[in-house]
Amino acid sequence: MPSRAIVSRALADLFRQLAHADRLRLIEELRQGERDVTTLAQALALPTSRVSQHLALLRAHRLVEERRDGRNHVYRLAQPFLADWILEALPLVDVRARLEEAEHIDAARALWSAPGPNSSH
Amino acid sequence: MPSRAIVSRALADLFRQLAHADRLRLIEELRQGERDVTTLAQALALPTSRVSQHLALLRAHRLVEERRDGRNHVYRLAQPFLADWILEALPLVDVRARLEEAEHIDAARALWSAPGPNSSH
DNA sequence: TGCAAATATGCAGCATCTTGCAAATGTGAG
DNA sequence: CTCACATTTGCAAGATGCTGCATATTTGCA
Repeated sequence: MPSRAIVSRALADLFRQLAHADRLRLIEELRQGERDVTTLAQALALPTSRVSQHLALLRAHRLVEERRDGRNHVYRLAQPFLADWILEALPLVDVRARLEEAEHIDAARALWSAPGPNSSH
Repeated sequence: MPSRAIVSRALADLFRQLAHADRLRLIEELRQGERDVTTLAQALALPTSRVSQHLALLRAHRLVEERRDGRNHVYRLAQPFLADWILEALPLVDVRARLEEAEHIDAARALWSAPGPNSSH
């Protein structure tokens, strides 16, 4: 009865595709509707080649679908439920600690970039 | 406003922990209640050292919690919702194709292991 | 104390993923 | 047909993850 192991592998494959911040952000963008590669690349501030590679991965796993419009390739979520389901995971993740940590970093950076009169300490 | 990127990274970290069939099966086992390492290792047919490593990872990300009982270490899900949420992903994954593929493999294996009278072909 | 069971940890080889860049392909406009 | 734009693909180096095995560490018991 290897079905348990097979299902686990299938799920693990899915999770591996989602285990990358850029790809998650792509899915989040596509949640708002169809987008072409250049638009996505601008939104994420990434080179189009990288975005294209990520999209190829997601497409290979049937998470997104593609259609051509003129010389653009327009992508959309194959199953919009995917994006909803991902957001359901937010309570599982310790976002608060990370945001606070980022704010500390921002604060530290602000101190560095705007040194006071007696910056010699 | 890097909060979007931060949340994406946090989610990606979570997905990375879940992107391994053994760890998913561990979570599935723990869904049914507390288990010690040896029991888990037997259930998954894995060496205890491997199970221990997986559990250490999951524990580092606060997905499981540990308690000692005699000389055993008993693990439990930190947030039982995790297991439910994972199962919600099943419709997103093409399990059917994989199961059929596995059945084809089984069928092929059966043909090989039980060769007919004219097996030379 | 000393032994054995239960877990955990360290490490090296291997596999996989990521990244940046260059080059190739495809496609509409003139 | 040719050009320019949009997208994809190929590749090598570096980073990260996995596996198997050996060795610690911890704890209960005699």
